[in-house]
Amino acid sequence: MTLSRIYEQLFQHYGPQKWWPADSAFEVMVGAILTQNTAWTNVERAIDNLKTHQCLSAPVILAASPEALAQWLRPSGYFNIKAQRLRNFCQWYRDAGELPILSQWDTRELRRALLGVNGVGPETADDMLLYAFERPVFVVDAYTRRIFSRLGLLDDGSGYEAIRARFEGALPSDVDMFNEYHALIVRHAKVACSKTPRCGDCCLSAGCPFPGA
DNA sequence: TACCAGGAGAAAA
DNA sequence: TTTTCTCATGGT
Repeated sequence: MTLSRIYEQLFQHYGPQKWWPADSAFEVMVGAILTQNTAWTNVERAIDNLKTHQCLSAPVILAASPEALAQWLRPSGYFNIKAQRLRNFCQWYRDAGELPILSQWDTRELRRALLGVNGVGPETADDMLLYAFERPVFVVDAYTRRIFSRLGLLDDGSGYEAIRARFEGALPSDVDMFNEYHALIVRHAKVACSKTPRCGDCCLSAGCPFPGA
């Protein structure tokens, strides 16, 4: 089974996911940091806190006290470290000229710069590139590794960049498709993993869009 | 009660 | 260079 075929089957099975759930590109980027190793429902609470305090822009976040920011982020877990990471990101984002300027950057240059921010790793950077900057970058997360390794489509021990290259090389460079594909993987993992712990044998189970792949 | 969730960076080996 | 540890809340 090819990566393209699996995408088609996931899309046919679950329909469009219409990600990322946010009102603005900046909110996408904040969410990308807050969702690190954290359930999205907890991230929503933290973002709601930021909205309540009208604190959803880089200058305002930087103007807030670190202590207050950490408290607003508390529901998303790791709140002290995430407050610092969010501040690091906002400092870079503001100094770089925010969206109007950054939108003109080359994708590779933008990715390199994002990875230079302490607290922004490969997945977080690619979340931002795909869902905020609308660049054709494939997001690799724990679900992607787990499901596609289980399907025998990834070499054991493949690193983040190797897996990203595998997907980007096998698929058309299409922002909308990459957007849906990652969202569909997350959707499928949540549905399948709710039946079997740690994604058990979900990809071979009844009801799976690609049984026995 | 124990485990897990849309990771990343620092420290230790 | 690779592995292990730390960060932490909320749901199941």
